Amino acid sequence: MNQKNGEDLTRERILDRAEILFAQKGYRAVSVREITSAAQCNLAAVNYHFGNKENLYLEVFRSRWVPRAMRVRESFRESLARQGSLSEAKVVQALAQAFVNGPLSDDEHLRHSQLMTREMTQPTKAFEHVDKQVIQPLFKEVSDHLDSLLSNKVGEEQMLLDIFSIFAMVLYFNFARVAVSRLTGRKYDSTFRARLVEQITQFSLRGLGVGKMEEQG
Amino acid sequence: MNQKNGEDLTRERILDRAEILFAQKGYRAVSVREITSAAQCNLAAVNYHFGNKENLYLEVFRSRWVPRAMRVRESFRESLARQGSLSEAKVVQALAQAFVNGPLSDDEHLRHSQLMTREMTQPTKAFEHVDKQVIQPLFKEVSDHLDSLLSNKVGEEQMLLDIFSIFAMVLYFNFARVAVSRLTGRKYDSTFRARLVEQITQFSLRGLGVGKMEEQG
DNA sequence: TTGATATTCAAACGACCGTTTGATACAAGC
DNA sequence: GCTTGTATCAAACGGTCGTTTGAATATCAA
Repeated sequence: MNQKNGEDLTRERILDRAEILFAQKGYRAVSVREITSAAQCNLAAVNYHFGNKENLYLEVFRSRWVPRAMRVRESFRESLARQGSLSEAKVVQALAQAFVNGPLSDDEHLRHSQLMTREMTQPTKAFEHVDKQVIQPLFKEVSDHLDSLLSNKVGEEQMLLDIFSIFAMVLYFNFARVAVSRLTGRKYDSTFRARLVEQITQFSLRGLGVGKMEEQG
Repeated sequence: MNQKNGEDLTRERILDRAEILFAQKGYRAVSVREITSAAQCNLAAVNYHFGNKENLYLEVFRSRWVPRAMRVRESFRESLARQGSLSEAKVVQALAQAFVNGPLSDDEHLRHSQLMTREMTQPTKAFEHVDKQVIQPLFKEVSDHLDSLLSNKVGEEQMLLDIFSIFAMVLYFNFARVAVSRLTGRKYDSTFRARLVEQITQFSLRGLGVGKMEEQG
């Protein structure tokens, strides 16, 4: 069915280029011709390998976006596991770290948050994957950790809104890059991202009603 | 130039319908035929009154969106003026109130947020209006207020990041409507929006390191 | 080699798009 | 009356879109 050794190269090239273009311009603004031209293959290849354009878009999320989100989540888990006993501070810090200064390269990070932002603000069918396979499990994981740690217990809705508030900052500092850079005069290098991790962590911890966290590497 | 008495009715109807459709579906997903059909006028009317489709989109922002944003900002100002002496709590509360549960009707609020979200995530030429006439003046106004209240406590960069963090929540709970509704199971009615105002206010104030605000109407 | 299958390709299809055109209707000034 | 400028209209134009087609090519088992 595929090339004799290994993967279907054309299919993979299409997925790679399609993800980049969809992230940059959005679904409707990218034409099939643009994708196949960038992937250096024939126009009909998209319909041959994926049926139609919409299915290619969904496949980008299935085979590219979701696995990358898993890497981020795994980084969050490892960061937690590296700590011995957990605290609210460590959970929030690990979360901000994984999502702002995590395992993704700059390009990956940008693409990843662009695609996520599009789906969160203008959901398509792909949002169901994002929701079921990434958002809901992650929210549950974070909420379970915080639940067992927070001294003053809060209701389920309050917990959800608190986690949303943390993610609000995580997402905002990604998508408002330009404005943030312009007003602070700082580039989005790894030093500044570390600074943002600290901002999100400290602001969120106080927001959650937890005292300032102890210093750590 | 116009009808003898009053406004050009066709032009106004086109602007009304175009705004609704652009907000719902985005610029590219709305056809001129769809707009003129909804506005019950001839297909050529858009080009006659606005030159072309892009200019109609810009005119929607000039003559509909920006004025409405001014109403929101005015609501923020009046809310501040109603208070005697300012505090961080009053500024943040007034901000969240105006932008999440402000002077706009449900429909208006939805349309307004949708158009803003689209421009912030995928800026077009219209973003220049949004940025220069709304975002920058508002940011300056808020930061001027908070500046005098916080500047003796924290440095300039810290204060900028704090203000960004507040804006992050205000924008996020407007942007991610669908995701928030889906995960909390709550509709964005005025009850839930009041709940969100409270969440943003309390979380932000604690985040700023300011004590819980005193209750007020 | 032969036959079956998987993949690539140039070309075309039909649908929809934004825009233009030229005719027509209508009002106001002379 | 006629002229002038504004507004509306049906129809068409040229272009791009996603998709399909059928032939050509590549791959591999028998």
